[in-house]
Order: sequence, then C-alpha cells, then structure tokens
Amino acid sequence: MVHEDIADHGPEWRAFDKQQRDKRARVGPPTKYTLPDKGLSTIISTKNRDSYGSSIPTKQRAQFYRLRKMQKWGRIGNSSERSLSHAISELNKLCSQMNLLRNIRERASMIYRKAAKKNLVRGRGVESVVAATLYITCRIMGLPRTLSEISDASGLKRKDIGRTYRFISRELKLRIYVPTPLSYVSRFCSELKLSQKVVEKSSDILKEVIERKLISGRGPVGVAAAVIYISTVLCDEKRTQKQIANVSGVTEVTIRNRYKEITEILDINLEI
DNA sequence: AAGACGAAAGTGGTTGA
DNA sequence: TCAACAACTTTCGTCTT
Repeated sequence: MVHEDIADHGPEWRAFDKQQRDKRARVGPPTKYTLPDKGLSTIISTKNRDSYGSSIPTKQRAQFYRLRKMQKWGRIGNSSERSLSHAISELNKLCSQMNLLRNIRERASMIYRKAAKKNLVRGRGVESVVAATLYITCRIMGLPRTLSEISDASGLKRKDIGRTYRFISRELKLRIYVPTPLSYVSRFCSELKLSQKVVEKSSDILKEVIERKLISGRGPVGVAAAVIYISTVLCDEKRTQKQIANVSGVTEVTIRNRYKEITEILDINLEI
C-alpha cells in the first residue's frame, strides 16, 4: 500500500488519534507500511488557525472541531481499518523492541489480519491480540519466546496474553507444536553471557533427559532453565538460580524442582 | 549478606464425569 | 458445568556459603 500524502508535509502520524500520537512521539521511527489511508489530500489542521495563519475566533472553533472529527472518520474509512493501522504499529514496536526478524513480523501481521477478519479482536483489545499473534508466530517459526518475555516487552499481563493466545489459536485452528526445551537454550545462554561449552553441555543433558522421558508434562521453559543451571555448575561458569530465573521467566522454585529431579535421575553430582 | 533450600498455600488452565 | 488435578508461583522461615 502506497502512502501518497501530497498536500501534507508534516509527520505522517499527525492526523490520527491522540493515543497513537503520544505513543509514536515517544519511541521509534515513523511507520512506513500499511497506512490504510487512500490518499485524501485536504487536512484540517489541529491548530486553531486559518489558512492565513491568523487565529480563528472562539465561536468557530467548535465547528472546526466537528469538522476535524468528521474528517478523522472519513479519512480512514471504517473502524476495522483504523484499528488495523493501530495494530500494525504496535506490532512493529514490539518486534523492534524484542529484536525480532522481519519475516516474523510479517508472518505475525498476516495472522493478525486473519484474526481481525474473523472478528476475534473485538472485546479483547488490540494490544493483547498483537502480543498473542506474535507469541504464536514465534512458536510457529521455531523461535519461541516465552510469555514472560512478551509480557515484559508489551507491558501486558502474562495471563492475558496466554488467554488470548489460546483463544486465537483455537479459533484460527492453528497447529502450534509444543516447543522443545532445546529451542530456548542458546538464547538464554547468550543472555546469561555463557560460553558455547555450556550450550553444548546443556544440549547433551537435554538429550539424556528427553530419552529417559520424565519431562513429560513439565513446562519446557523450566526444564531448559534447570538444565542450564546444572551446566553452569558443571562447566564452572556458575550463575545463580535467580539470574537464570530472571532470563527464563520461571521462578527459582521451579528451577530447583526440575534440577533436583534431573540430577537424581541422571545421577549427576553437583558437589565437589 | 547473599544464595540455596523446601514447605505450604494460592493461581489458572485442563480434564473427565 | 463443575470438581479434581497437575504444574507453576508466591511467600517465607531456615540453613549454607
């Protein structure tokens, strides 16, 4: 979609609603894609000036306010298109904040459109659905982020994102595989500034753990965190349970429980 | 003082009658 | 529809380094 706003040389987000102006003014470059604006050229300024720059009498201001309001509606057609442009900008913000690749962002926006077309956004909030589609996309693409990570980046509650994600994936009948703990290991390790040795150690232990079952029913994130904890001790690059809890988004208690089980079954001794 | 430990109670989703 | 259930979290007192 081409943005051809000839008459207006101001910042391109100017004429949208106040919420967007606040958000866009604070962070990130102006959005370049998908403004569902058909190129309407005459803009009613938000300044109370006429075309000569002189002030407009108070009496007429109310009238102009109404005009602006009407134009806002007319400019972008209908409410679903307006909320789509909002959604796309939220998505871009989230993705750049989380350093996600372009192809993930594009897949996510496709899924969002599908959801919007099926009226799944209504009553759930654009931000929440954006976060959920991003969560879904990352998993589909085999680069899962945790709900905690998306929660941190978006400022939404993990619970809500999870709820929305379940709803969306059910309604769109998306096949989403359960991530293996391995898909978290290298990312967590690099966030903890651990060496490649620890990554490899973690992979080895994970292989054992998976072979001998008994991670069934356990959350993959907790297992990954526990295995990393074990590996840091074995490789003499120890991190505290708290540090690992912070990057993985599970609690220290969960790490303890998992790593106790694993060390017992695999007969690993962490003492010296 | 910080890390690790584990008990106990709470939360929210899943499952099966 | 609802109660039982499993996984995980929160909280907190205690032990270890």
